[in-house]
Amino acid sequence: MSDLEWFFREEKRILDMPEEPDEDYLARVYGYRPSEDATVAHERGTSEAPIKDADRPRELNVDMSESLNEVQKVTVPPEDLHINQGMTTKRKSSTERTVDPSVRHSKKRRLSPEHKKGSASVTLAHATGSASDNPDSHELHQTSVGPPTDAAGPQSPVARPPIQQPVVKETTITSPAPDKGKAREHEANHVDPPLHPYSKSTGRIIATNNDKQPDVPSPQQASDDATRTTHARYSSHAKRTVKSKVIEVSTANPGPAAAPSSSSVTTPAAPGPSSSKVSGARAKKAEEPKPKTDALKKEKSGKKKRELITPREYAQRLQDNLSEVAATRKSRASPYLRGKRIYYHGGDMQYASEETRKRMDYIIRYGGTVVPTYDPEVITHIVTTEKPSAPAFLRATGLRSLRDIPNHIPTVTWSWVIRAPRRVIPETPVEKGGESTDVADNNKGDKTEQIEDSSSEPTADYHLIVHAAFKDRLDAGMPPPPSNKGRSKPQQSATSAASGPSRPTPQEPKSGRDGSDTSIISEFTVDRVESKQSAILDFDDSSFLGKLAAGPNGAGVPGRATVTDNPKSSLNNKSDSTPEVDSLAPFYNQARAEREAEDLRSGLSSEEESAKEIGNGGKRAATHAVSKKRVRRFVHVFCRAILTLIQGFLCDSKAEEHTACANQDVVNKLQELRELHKAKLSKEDTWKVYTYDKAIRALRSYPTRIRCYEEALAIPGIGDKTAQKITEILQTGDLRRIGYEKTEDIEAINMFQGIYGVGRQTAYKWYANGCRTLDDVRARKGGIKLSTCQEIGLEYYADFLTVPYESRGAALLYYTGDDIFNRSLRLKANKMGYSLNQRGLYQGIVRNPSNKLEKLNEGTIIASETEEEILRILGVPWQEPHERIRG
DNA sequence: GGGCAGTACTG
DNA sequence: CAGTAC
DNA sequence: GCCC
Repeated sequence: MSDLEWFFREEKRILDMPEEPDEDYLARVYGYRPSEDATVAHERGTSEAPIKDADRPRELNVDMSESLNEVQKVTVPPEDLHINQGMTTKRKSSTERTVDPSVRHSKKRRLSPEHKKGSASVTLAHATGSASDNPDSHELHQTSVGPPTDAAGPQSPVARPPIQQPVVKETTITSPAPDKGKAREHEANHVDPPLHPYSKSTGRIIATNNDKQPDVPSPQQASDDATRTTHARYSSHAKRTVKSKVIEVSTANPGPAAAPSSSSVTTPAAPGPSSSKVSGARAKKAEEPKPKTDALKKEKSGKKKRELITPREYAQRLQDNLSEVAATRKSRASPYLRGKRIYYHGGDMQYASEETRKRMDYIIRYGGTVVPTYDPEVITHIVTTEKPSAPAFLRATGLRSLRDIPNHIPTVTWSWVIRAPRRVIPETPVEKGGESTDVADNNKGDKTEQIEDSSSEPTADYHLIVHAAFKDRLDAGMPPPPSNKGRSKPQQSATSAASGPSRPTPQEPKSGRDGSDTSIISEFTVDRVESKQSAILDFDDSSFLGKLAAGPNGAGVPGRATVTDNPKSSLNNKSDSTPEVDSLAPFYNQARAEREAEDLRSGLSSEEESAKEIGNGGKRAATHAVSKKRVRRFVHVFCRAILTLIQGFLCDSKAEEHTACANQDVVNKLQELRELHKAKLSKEDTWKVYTYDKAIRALRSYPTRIRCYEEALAIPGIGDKTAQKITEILQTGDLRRIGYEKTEDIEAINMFQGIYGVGRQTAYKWYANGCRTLDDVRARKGGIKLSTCQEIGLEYYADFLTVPYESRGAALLYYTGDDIFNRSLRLKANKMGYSLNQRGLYQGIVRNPSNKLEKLNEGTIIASETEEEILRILGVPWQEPHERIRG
């Protein structure tokens, strides 16, 4: 939370920053004076002596023989290509096992050079020659580029204010000379917040030449939807074992994400959703003071003119017309909002905006009730826009503080509403195991009911994100600190909770259909301890716990029984005192069972002990009262213990399909962030990447949708910060941090890193030397040097990035065959009246008789997606890639 | 506060 | 051996 | 950034 707040503050600060920061401003904010830096820059500038492109001989005037040798080798097995990379022995350590290659291979590359050998030999020699030409250029650049460490690394916000003067540019980027590594590290230490989100934006390097980034998809973005990955296994040469080939091809449409980022230094926000979000938020803020105009504007833009009406009036009207609306609703929508009496807050509070109306309509359409005014006695939910303004909300509701919102009333954002129905569906798969081990009939009953009723009853996670709208209310429903009165919750909660003993999770709409939903609320309301239970019991349902507890079968079920009974008893029996005692009780049983199981598996870890400890602590506390912290801790430890159990060691299980994942969206975001850190040089970032890797891996293999902060935190490898980020993603669907980190330089560097054999150091160096695009690199702009390996990597980078998915077959063919094979294949195709290129096999191409190269029409593509298809048409028997060598 | 995998290649 | 890369 |  504090992290988030910090970001918000930072965001504001940056946004408030003048375009061209003046010295005073910088001095004030950073305690820094540009003039100083300029001096430094100047000093350094002397040694800079930019190596002009023209000055350097680029062509292969050197011993091609040697390089060709390399090439020859390359031509056979890929390993030889990796000459200078340490990856020969193994790709990763056992722990890192290839559980999800996509993490590591999330970049576009990893072209196993094997496939390209044929053609590689052609291009290679040239490259090698040039590379060896400038033995000294390397040194030169290092010194010239590496800034005095005290001046600031790219990471140091303090020392890296936004400087736009070209002079400084080169110096602003740090390509730490080897010997300066230490100093850099040191310096990195006083970057106060682990990572200054604006370090980049404020201090980032400005392109010397304004080469606009071409539309080269940046690695990370292509990695997701826009890309498909074809993993094909090809056996290679005799002694070589099977190697995996990964060709990543992008779909024809790079997608919006590929849009180049804006270059403005003062708008750190990256392109895409994040930026729009930010600005959206800002716009909203600005909107508040002068709602009228905005409303008018909005209305104007709307197609038909509507009378101005306040949200309240609109809601009222809906209410009044309920019956007729309901009638229309029946036909099409499932009433999953039935029983929910929603107070909607958002947008323009003076006049209902288009959006507001739509949303209200939506609520009605799906069976909910729109309550015009905030009335805690009536409403069951508060729904807000994605980023509600607390002050505005308070104004509208007349509340003094967000704390005045009763805990039993969830405050959720609109996305919660629209995601609710979807959430239900995919969540069901896990239940099976639970059933098998679990005995509870009523439970089963619930399930069936839940299923048939799935449209109307969201699953548990639904409740656990409940107070998402206002971060300040995240603790709502948490076990109240020792004081006991929080317990005297709304009557309904007690009743409903009691009514649904079958299941602690709020699934059951059992009782009154209409009032049913209140049970959910009450469930959540009773206190957080219980809601925690819900979460955990959900695990239970999800089978793993059940399975684990199978041994003490009696015990396994009891766990549930206890739990189930528990809320009831606590509510019924003890109107006030120490209800928490019981709420924790089920955990003990479970924990014990877990521990036993754990012992059995000898996978014992310290978790066990802490779990025990906590358990005892919990017990102790039970006699008094359970502190919030303790409960949290307990939940944390407990969840983790379970995870340890169910997951075991990574090496115990095969690599899972890294396809669908319950938290895929979160994974994607984290991965994106990981990539951004990967582009940075500091040790700190290095470790962050390491950590993100672990976290992502853990998240991937996590079986169910994460529901709350604590749940995330419980996952080994996910700590406070990451859990917060996850929470943010869950709640907002976005991670602001990404926007802050994603800057031009980072993206360029990332792109360079996409080249096989290029890591962050090299990428940085290139950038520092003025390279911004792959073409720059090809042109050896700034006098950069490329190793043989990098040459090849570069050669094929674009190819692999730009092969449209549909063309993968043809592309594979193209890349796996050697020169001769390809030529012959194409020749045959031509003879047969087709035309083959790397995009596909075409038919009906008419060429100009006098100029064969000139196509008179495009022809029609008849095959491209698979190699088999193409070969079949051409009447060529299938051949493994290694069999396609003719040269 | 310190560790965070292990190994190979380049220069 | 340090730096770099995977 | 996480964990011990």
